[in-house]
Amino acid sequence: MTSARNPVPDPSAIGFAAHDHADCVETAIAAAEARCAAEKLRLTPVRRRALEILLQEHRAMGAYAVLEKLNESGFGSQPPVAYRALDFLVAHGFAHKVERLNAFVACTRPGESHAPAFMICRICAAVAEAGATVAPDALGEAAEASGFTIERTVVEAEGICPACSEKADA
Amino acid sequence: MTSARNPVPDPSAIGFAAHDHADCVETAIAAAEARCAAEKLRLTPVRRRALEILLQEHRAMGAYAVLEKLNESGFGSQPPVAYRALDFLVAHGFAHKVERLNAFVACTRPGESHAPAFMICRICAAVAEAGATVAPDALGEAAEASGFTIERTVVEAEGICPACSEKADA
DNA sequence: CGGATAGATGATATAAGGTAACATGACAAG
DNA sequence: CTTGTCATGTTACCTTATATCATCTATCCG
Ligand SMILES: [Zn+2]
Ligand SMILES: [Zn+2]
Ligand SMILES: [Zn+2]
Ligand SMILES: [Zn+2]
Repeated sequence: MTSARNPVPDPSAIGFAAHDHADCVETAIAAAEARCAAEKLRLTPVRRRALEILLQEHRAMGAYAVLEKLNESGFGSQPPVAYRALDFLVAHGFAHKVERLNAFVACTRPGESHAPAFMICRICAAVAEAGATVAPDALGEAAEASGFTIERTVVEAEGICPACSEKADA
Repeated sequence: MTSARNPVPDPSAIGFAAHDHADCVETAIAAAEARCAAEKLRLTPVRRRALEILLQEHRAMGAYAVLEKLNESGFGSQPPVAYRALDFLVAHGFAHKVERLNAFVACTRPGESHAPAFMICRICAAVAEAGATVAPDALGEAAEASGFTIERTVVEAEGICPACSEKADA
């Protein structure tokens, strides 16, 4: 992946604002463990580590970037290792796939059932998950009118994040 | 194909309904030619053929599938041939990229400037472009609040199309 | 306990999607 | 006719994703 395609965003800028990162990782992992226990999901070592990686990096990561980190932690080095762990996380809402980037990001609202919406900076590739569920009503209506049953909706806005916006001004 | 109309989308424009396909291809090509002439865009043979291919197939096609067809028509056989033609079509609104499928589809509302929204059947991969522009208001508000400038929004709903829905019932 | 079953992991191989870079060709402006 | 611009073609390569088979590990049940 070239830097032009996948520039590395400022890790401290999630949701485009600073935050207590160590705390945010711990909290999310704990929440995931609790939910897996409650719902009899198996948060196995690879899966747990994959979630940790996404949380620690706090940005959208390609499956192969996650794979590399997993491998450094002693897990397999082949693509399916990463894809399977990521599939699990996505399937159960611990992470999301950002279709626009073919990348994955830890959910910032775990526990709340939601259709995620993202804001993606086209300069620095920072990704922020919108706070509220953002379901376009008009689409639901169009779907109903045509007999289409919506199961999942991808909403991804591309543009310029506050940080890059400021840099451009300077 | 269609022009401004009432809020209820025409089912035939939705894509999950029958329509006069030969006519739909011709009309769209003619419209594209007209617009390119008017805006001094160069609808070259490859680009024109690529648009024809997307229109004829009337479904989301991968770049390599388009490439194969282009090659059968006497154009180059290397990926950039297809990607460049598709980039042109997408850049000027004659086609859209469906991020969820890594595929391309001819626009069903050419001429109308719009942020496209798609409904994608997870069974048969049929893709319909929603009639109306579907801009999630809540996302715009979230963006404004955080200082993010939206330039483009991807909206893609995944689910079951009417045809597959009926088959499932049977 | 011992075997059956289901789910998870590992490794191999390959498919599918996408770009960078450079050479050639068409064409219009000067 | 030269120069600049844009389009096309090709080589080479990179990134993303899945199919498949083998192995392992928990869990359930008799
Ligand atoms: Zn989320
Ligand atoms: Zn940015
Ligand atoms: Zn369109
Ligand atoms: Zn279908």
